[in-house]
Amino acid sequence: MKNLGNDHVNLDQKAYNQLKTMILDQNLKSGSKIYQEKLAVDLGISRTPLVNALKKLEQERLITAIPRKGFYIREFSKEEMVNIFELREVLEGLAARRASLRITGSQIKKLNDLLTGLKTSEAGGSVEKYAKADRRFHHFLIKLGGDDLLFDILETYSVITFSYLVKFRGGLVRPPKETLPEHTAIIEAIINKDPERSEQAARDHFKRSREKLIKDFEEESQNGSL
Amino acid sequence: MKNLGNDHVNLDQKAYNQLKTMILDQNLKSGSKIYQEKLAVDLGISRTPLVNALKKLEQERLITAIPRKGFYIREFSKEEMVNIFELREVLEGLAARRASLRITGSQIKKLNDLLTGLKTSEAGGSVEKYAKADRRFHHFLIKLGGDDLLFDILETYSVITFSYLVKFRGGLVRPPKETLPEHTAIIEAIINKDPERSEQAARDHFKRSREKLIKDFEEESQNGSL
DNA sequence: ATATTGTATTTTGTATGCAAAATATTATGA
DNA sequence: TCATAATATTTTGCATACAAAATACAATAT
Repeated sequence: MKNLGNDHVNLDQKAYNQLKTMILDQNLKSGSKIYQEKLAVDLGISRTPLVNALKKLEQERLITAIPRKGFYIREFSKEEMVNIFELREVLEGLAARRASLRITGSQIKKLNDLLTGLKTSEAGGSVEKYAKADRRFHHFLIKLGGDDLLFDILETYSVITFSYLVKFRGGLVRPPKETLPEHTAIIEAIINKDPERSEQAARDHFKRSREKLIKDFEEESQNGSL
Repeated sequence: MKNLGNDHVNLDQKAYNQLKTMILDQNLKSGSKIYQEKLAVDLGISRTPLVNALKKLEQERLITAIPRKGFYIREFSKEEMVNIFELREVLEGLAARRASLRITGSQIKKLNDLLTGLKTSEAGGSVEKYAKADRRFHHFLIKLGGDDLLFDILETYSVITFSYLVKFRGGLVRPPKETLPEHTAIIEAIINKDPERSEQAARDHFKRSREKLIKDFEEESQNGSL
């Protein structure tokens, strides 16, 4: 008989989920210190599961721990953000390659639906809607191409990326008009079950975004618009 | 003034280190359950830091946690091992690319020394020595090309790979005679500061090992030599 | 003997207690 | 007034206590 009882959600997990959204939504400000006792009371739990969640988030780099001093909300520097894009570049390249090798009929349909979503929101002119469609597409892609390990790594850093983009750039690095053809290229290559082209298309997409990001950062620091 | 006092090593860390070596050295057998109270006593600590270490190892996939049941030493399946090789393939490709772009004179010297190490141990005919030189080379490569994030991910899965190879294959996937030219190619490309070629060489190296691994697994399951 | 129910034991998840370290506050002297 | 020392408060790191869940064991019925 199947064991349905394995979905026990413990306080660690709840604390982790809450903290993570608080951080990504900026309800906990970057750089600020965590006062364990207070936060634990606020969350209605004890320090034990709170600290467990903090340690987990530390491993994801959303939090810094300084021994004997405490936990601090971390903020990603521009360099780190660029590095995360570089990481996603090769990993989503791999995911796209793998996706092209194992995609099924119903998944092709889903992929086409996602493409339609991107196209209509681009045509509709809503950056926010496009950003969401973008997110759904990448999420599906990594689900499609990733084993557990690859998916988890990519999901962690995708979420961080999206949160960062929403915070500082209205959700996107580049305008839909520019990225839509790239998304189309990735999807077409995967549907055609062409691994080389799928990987290359995904990498190109990220590479262009990364280069735009670097360019913008350089301009920012030049005209001091920081 | 610089704060030198931040090197406080807490029990979490010590427990983590000990457990990790115990797992990788098979002192804790795959599949076996962790009896927290007993293990804590054995390590001379309480359950609190032990559980912290276990949770950290769970995030690295060396341990499985089943809610309300406990922690179990995990073992990597063949498929997972192949997936890890695939991950390292793209990530060390990236590390090699990055290394080629930022390598300095003294690092070139060190890289040449590592190559000499590989050559002499290949000539000497000791697989074990070659495996160690191989390990040192890859470690230096990811140190060279990785930012903190990339380094950490690669280091985690490199260590797992090496432990697996030592356990099941005497330390290597393929004989030194076969891999030495590949190592040489990677090093030469990096020294020549050629990013494309560096990445490609590193990827080829891993791809060949991965394919050998798959082939061996298939043969194993065919003639039942498992 | 085998299955089923009930009882005892172990183990986990979480809160709490407490010493040591870090931080804030006050007092003292230049 | 400002720096330094002394003291009080807060916070961390870790151990421990304890209820609830899981497991092992025993008793009873089939």
